[in-house]
Amino acid sequence: MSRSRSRRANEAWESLLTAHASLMKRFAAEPIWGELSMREYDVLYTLSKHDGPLRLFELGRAVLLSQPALSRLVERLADRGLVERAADPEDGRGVRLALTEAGRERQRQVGGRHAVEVARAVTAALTDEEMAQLEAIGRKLAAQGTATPTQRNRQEAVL
Amino acid sequence: MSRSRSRRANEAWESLLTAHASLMKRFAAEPIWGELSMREYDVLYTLSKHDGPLRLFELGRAVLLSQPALSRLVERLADRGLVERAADPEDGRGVRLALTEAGRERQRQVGGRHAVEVARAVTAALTDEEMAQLEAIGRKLAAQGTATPTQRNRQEAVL
DNA sequence: CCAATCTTCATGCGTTTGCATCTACCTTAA
DNA sequence: TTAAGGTAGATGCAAACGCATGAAGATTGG
Repeated sequence: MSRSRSRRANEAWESLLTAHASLMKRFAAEPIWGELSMREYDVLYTLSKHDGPLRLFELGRAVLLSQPALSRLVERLADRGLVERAADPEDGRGVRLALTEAGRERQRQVGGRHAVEVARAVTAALTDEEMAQLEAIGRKLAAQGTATPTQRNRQEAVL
Repeated sequence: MSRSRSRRANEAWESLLTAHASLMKRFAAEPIWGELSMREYDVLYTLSKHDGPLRLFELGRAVLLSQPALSRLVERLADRGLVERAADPEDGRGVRLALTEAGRERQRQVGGRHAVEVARAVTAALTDEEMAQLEAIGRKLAAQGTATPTQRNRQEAVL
């Protein structure tokens, strides 16, 4: 692989990281979160995106948190009546997670306010074309992140 | 502001978040970090980017961590001999942070290995053009994140 | 059919984090 | 000059986190 292509890749990644940290700090500072931490909101949001119940390990793929930490975060949300945990009838090990009505309500409230701030920040910085580019790029990067080291190594062995 | 433009902005942001979480998980799983956590590495890397010493609050802008948490993280790195803390002669409140030789060495080692993984993942997912787009977009978003709510409100009041 | 292995989630425990607060220093203005 | 307010960083403490491990159900190979 070309040396400069690798360098460009690292510069692009660093740029993404900087943007992420910068905007996350700004969003965290907004007085819209109520009693929720951003991580808790992230979980409520992820659950709200799916209609059916989600398994804990499926949730774990979307959230940047260790399995035990996520397990306890969900436990706290369940204690607060925002998430419902039920045994999975198809897998005795599994837990099916779903928002309660209160949880859905809360996600809508906070999510609405948060979406306004996201739109404010992003539309102020980017053109429509850039937003479309970012969405496409993010999708490709996320797909790449899913590739396991095993898959990668197998592929490399072939090359 | 147009309804769909706001929606596109939120979709683009969510795409960035998903890519970030996905790749961070992948990078965290790599066996290249030695005794460093990714956050500790992030601090070493940020210090390595600047030749002169950095103030703690300047470091804080780049790192997604509260001021007390960063203060203690730096304290731990100093205890381990990777970072040097010195009083700022120009500001009695301040601390000037710099890598020690050991810290610089460590950053180089881990950073070299990490850069390989970043290049592997990003070049596999994106074209050269997309990498350039991502870098430009990230730069613009980061600049936007720096804008304070006060500045924004003042600006909005004018509009 | 069943032993071995894997997967999913929970729990014990030491470490790290965030919030609130404190101290020390700097800046501003009267 | 000095009092009032602002800023940089450290510290007490409870909450949350990650790692290692455990328990229980699923899966696989002989």
